[in-house]
Amino acid sequence: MRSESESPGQKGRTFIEEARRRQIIEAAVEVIAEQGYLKASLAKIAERAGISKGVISYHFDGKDDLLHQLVIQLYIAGGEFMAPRIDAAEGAWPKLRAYLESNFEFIGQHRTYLRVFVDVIGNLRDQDGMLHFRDMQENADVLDPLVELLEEGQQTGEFAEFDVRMTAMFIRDTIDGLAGRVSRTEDFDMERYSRAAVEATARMVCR
Amino acid sequence: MRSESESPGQKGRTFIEEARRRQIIEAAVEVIAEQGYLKASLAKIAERAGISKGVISYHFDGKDDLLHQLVIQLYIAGGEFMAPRIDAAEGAWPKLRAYLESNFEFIGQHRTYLRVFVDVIGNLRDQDGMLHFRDMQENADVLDPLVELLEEGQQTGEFAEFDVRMTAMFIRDTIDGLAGRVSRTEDFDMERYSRAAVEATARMVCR
Amino acid sequence: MRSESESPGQKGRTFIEEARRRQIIEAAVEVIAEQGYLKASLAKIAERAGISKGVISYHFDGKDDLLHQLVIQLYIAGGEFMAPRIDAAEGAWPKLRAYLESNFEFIGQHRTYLRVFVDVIGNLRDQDGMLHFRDMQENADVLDPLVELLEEGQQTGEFAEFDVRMTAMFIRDTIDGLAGRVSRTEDFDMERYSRAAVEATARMVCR
Amino acid sequence: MRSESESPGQKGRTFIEEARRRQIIEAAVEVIAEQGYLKASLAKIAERAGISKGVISYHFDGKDDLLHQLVIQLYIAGGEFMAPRIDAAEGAWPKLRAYLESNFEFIGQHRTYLRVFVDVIGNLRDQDGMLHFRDMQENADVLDPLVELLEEGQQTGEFAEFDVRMTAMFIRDTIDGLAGRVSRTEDFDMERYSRAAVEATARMVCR
DNA sequence: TATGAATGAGCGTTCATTCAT
DNA sequence: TATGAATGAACGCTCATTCAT
Repeated sequence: MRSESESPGQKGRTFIEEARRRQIIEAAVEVIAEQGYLKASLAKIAERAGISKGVISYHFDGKDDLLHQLVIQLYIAGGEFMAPRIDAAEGAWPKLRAYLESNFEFIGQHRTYLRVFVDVIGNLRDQDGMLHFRDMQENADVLDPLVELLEEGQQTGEFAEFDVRMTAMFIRDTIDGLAGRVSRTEDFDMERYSRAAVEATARMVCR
Repeated sequence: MRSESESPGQKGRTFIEEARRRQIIEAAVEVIAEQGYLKASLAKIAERAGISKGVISYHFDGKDDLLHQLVIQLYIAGGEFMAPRIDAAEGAWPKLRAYLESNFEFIGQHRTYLRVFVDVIGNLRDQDGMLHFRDMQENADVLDPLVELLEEGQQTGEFAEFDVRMTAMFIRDTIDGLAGRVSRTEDFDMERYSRAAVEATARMVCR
Repeated sequence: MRSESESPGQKGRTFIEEARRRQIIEAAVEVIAEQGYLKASLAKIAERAGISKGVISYHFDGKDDLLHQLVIQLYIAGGEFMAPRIDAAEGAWPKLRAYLESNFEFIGQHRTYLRVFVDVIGNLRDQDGMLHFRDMQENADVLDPLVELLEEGQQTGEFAEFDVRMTAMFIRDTIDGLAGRVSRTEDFDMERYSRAAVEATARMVCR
Repeated sequence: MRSESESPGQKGRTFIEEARRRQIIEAAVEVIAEQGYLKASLAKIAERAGISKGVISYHFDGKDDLLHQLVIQLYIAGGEFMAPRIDAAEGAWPKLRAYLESNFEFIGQHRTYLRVFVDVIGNLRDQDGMLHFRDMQENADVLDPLVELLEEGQQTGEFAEFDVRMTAMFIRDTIDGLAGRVSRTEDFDMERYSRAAVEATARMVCR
């Protein structure tokens, strides 16, 4: 039943087991949100979930695996939330705008989750001390869709000439910046940030 | 020998003590850079510095104090590097450009240090679980100079109309984004990022 | 499993846990008896009990809790030993005599435990540096029953006139004195002390 | 300059050195009075005395030696205070009364010192875990003068028949009891205790 | 004599993990 | 499946002691 030795997805898992896993991840999110990555011990997570410590070991291949799943879960959820909204838009700028706005909206709807997300991906490391999700933030999955969007806009003439890869990064920085601010500031004014970010991005990329 | 109970500056410390403190902070930087905040124990730091664990306790008021000093040291160094470069520029846009470029240059010169900086300010918490440097990222010290610069540019007509506070945040996000990328990617092309960031900012703020 | 957060008594504890707790307390008694409060580390106690250090933390809420339980356990055992003997006597002097003799007998039966008891209540302090059991030695629980006994004897005319509260203290001093002597002298002649103490007290309080 | 390797008394010590030793002992008394034996580190004692830690090591053969001297100093001071008062009295009961009252008076004048005394003799142990001053409390020095006094009174017919050695212990218990109460209770009414103790002793020993 | 610096052992505690039941 | 119990290593920290200056 170890998640890392299974094929991806939910194959081989009963409905009950999936429920347990989600329950444990939820508890982990709550504990990390309140106490931070460092102080989030399995004991506290188990207590929050109302189960014994051993259950976590049973369902996950250790603490790292649990946190790995936690990150992946939110990552997938984010993708599933944004994809249809972006697809629904037509034209490069409307799509980019949808990308930004749906991202912001998702962050707003998962503030607590985001705070935990930021905390975990900044700390979860393998045995060599390398960040587990170092690649995820830099590589294709995150940046490429944005790069394609920008290139598309340049080809259609909607967008000005600029270094697309770098500009994709700036846009990501603005989104990650919001995630960070939201995790640090309880009552951060997301609406205002979102509106201004869309305008700033428009000035930055549109002709 | 407690750093927190001392008056600011280096008063009351001997030369040799200052050297030891720097040596210990350097060792801490190296260990955190390689293994991350979580795994950076005093034992490892002491071993790296070639001293015994007790020496750290002797020179610092505990682990938190050591990390606090580490952050402050880089923070001050950054300010001292950038201030004259910004002051030397005349006009809102040249000043903003100097702000960006000196910031980027400083980050480039302290890549390892920066990686550690990001790690520590994201993890160092006080007894209530609050991030020690949460304010530092959000408050006046960091954002206000930028806000003033933008307002100045709007008054002189150099800059377009936009939400200055939010725009200041976007600019910070780009800088913090670089810090993050530099900490994650060994051979990140800073030159290209820097050049593109200056151009993007220009499009974003200038008329 | 934290003893301080549990309701009084043994509710919520399994039989096996109670056995472990008793075993650990016994080991603590032995170590403190031999090496004294100061040198009695959890490591030594665990070694004596033949378990690992962590087990103590698992069953007690820290070292202070363990020692607290140790004291309370003997305190309660003493009360349970003496109470029926005192109740069985009729008349103020017979009751006082039973108080003394049952106290002496209990001390004699728990010489080692008493040595430890004296050591712990003289050293165990809370975070403010105040002795945990300072009150226990001075307050109602210990002195009041004795005061009542003496007042009763004065009302029935069995006892002479004297300062009852102070006299209660002198009687306690004699008992505590025995506890101290027993802890210091391996082969102290308790019988002789007990007999002489009863006689001396009779001369002191009876008409 | 190590005290244990020197002959007793002050031979071989300069006036300045004696002053330093007294100063250090005073500082130790203050620290132990406030924080208790356990938390009284040499660092705190040195800080209180306004000197560096090393000085203590220079003047005393380690912490144990310092505390040893501390106890002896008060012990001698007590003897010097009481002896002339007892000698001045004539007759067994007046002498015993002077013994009690001068003892009480001395305790009253050195409440803080006494608290420390009780703390130290209860904790200071040699390497085998034996109390350093175990004998002092039980042997000739403390008990014999009292025994002689009681025997004298019995021979002159002033005192009744009783077990003198045990009775000497009861009297010591009352004195030690006061020392303990004074150390535990800030505003303990010594006058009342003293008066009642003299009366109670009279009833206990006089015909 | 006195000091600041350093040591190294030991402290109480936390925690991910294992395992018999 | 789930649990309570136990482990053992690592943690930050304290402290008596040593020593070159």
